Amino acid sequence: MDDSQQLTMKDIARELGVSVATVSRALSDSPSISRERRKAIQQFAREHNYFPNVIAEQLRHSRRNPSRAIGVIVPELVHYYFSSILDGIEAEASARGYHIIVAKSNESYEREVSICEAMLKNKVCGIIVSQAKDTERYDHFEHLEAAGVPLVFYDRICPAINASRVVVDDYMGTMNAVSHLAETGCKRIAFYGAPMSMEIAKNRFNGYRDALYKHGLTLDKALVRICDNRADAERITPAMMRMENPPDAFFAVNDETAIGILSVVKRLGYVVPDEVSICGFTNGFRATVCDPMLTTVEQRGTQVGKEAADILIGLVEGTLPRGHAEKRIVKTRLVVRGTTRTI
Amino acid sequence: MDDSQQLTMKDIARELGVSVATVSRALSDSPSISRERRKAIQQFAREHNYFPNVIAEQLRHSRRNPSRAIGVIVPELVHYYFSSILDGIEAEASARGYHIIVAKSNESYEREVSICEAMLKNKVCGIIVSQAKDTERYDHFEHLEAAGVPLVFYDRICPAINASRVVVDDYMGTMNAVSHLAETGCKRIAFYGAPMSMEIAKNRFNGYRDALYKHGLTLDKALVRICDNRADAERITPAMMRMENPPDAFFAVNDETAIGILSVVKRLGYVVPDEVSICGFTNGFRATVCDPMLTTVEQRGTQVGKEAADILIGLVEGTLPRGHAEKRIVKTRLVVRGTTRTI
DNA sequence: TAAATACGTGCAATCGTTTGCGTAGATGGA
DNA sequence: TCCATCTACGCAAACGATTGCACGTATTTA
Repeated sequence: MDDSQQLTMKDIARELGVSVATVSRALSDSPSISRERRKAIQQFAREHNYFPNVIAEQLRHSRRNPSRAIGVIVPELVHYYFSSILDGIEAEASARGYHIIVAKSNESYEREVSICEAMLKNKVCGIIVSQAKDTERYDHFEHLEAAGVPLVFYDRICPAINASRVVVDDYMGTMNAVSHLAETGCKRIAFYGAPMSMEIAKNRFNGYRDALYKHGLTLDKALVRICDNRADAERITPAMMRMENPPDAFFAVNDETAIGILSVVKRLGYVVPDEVSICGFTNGFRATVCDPMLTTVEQRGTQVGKEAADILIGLVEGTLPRGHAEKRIVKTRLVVRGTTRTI
Repeated sequence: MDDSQQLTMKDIARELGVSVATVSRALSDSPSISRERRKAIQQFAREHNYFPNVIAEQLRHSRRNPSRAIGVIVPELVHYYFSSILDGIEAEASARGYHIIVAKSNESYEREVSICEAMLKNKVCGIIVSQAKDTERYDHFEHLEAAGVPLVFYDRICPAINASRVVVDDYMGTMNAVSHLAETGCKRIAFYGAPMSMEIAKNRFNGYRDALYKHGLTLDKALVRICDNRADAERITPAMMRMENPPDAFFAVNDETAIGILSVVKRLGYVVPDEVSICGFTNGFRATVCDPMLTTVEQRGTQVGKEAADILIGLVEGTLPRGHAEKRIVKTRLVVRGTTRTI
């Protein structure tokens, strides 16, 4: 079965009657080995398909060369935005000769801590992470930094730690989207957001508020709700529409919520977008499946992933100074489809 | 900045005036070291947060112990089915103390080959892979087997190689779905499938054919098309509906295609499901977003991923004999929603 | 012809751990 | 008092690769 006890340099050396050092040099094409010997050794290696043992290589070089493994921590995998980001990280990493080790925190603090430890043990050269929802202590991240492992946050950044990060421009994204609603004639624009404890939630709300202000609309607290999933949206929206002065537009913190609103509003007999406009945030699969298709803010997860990997690799390779906290903001893009009016 | 030149056993040994061997044994709690010394060393290590160097550990053990890294090759990441599978693999692997290294082939043969090489170099203990679409030579997979790296295929298996595999029960899944259509009164059931070069395509077609036969319906070749994406579905479906004797039901090879059909059929003014029934295959996000919601075959990607990881770990740990080709079939489940009739 | 310069190789240390074996000192028994 | 036994530790060789240094043999130069 498992006959192939990996071929090593020692084997080649013995077989060809030379020293291990010579084999090593020959394989790295060092000119200090005579041409014929070099070729002979290289050919022998090829024919017996020799593979250098990376473990040994790394051990030898560990003082100078970091590994080429990037640790990636995601809260969940089956999620459009996160898988886009993962896609972007993978693309950038593999293009630059790195590979990625992926672990899922399941939104749990404990998992996050043990993943960090495991990755540290496995000598990743750096870690790209989006915090779990219930993470409120940061010592595990600080340990990493102390151990010299650079850290890049994406999406859910850790405000308490001055590390590199890449986020989407939630403020401008929301601002533009709500402006679009206002400019197409909506007067009473509702806002369904995530709990304000998260940075991104605050930024989006501010974008909403400022867009209203910019267009001379007033902020009605009755139109602002904490709601970030479809089930809740379907639960609270009917009441919204029964108000004496119901909204004529909705901005939702993600596509899922927007689609919940859409289905309720249609069921109640309103015409979308003529009577009620709806705008989401993500531009995932869902957005093109519903009817009419959803106007939404494109989050460009792939770009986020690429930027994160780019920063991390920069930090690892020294292009960016160690300890520097690089902060990048990925611009969003408003994708106008059928749930909002044209001017 | 990067002060922490990793603490090694040598450092501890020097600091405490003992030999490295003693430190090693003390840290592994060997009884051959006196209790006090053991405790002292352990405490020192803890206080200076010593981390064993896994690279060195692995090198030392490489002859006997395989690494605990599982290589996972996916054709693409931003895809409901594949991310579910990845999710399942991650869950099973991390529960059993393994981590996963993820690489994306982009459906390219060359990428696949170079990924295999890189993973071999990086000493993964095994590889879980779904073949790229344009892979037609299998030497890279054979090399892996020859190098003693076990291989498990999922989804797109490689028929030419007798390796372990886990697939969903495409045949029965389709059979049940088409039977459901027949049993709810559909007489002319169309089939949109993937190119017959892929195993899964054949199996699904056979399920379709046999279901028709079972219910006394005849197979009309005009109702069978190669079509596995939304754009194509939107292009060819209008013509289908203009036939003198148009279909009263569609079975599509995936949800995306089914939704393409749905949008066309609705636009043409047919009532779904009263006049036309539609059934997809996947049960991804899309299925609950469209209106009416899609009846579809649940593919249970997470389960596929778990089974694949289970097999691989079994092979690695010797629970399953090396060289054994374990073949598992994950049962599908028909999820009946709004695009098909009730009896 | 002797000395200086390549050139091609091998020796041996090194990376951080693990582990078989040897041994000094303590303890026990006769 | 002497030998057997045990305890607690150190020595040194691995794992597989890299690399500074030394050295023997040609070739060139004075």
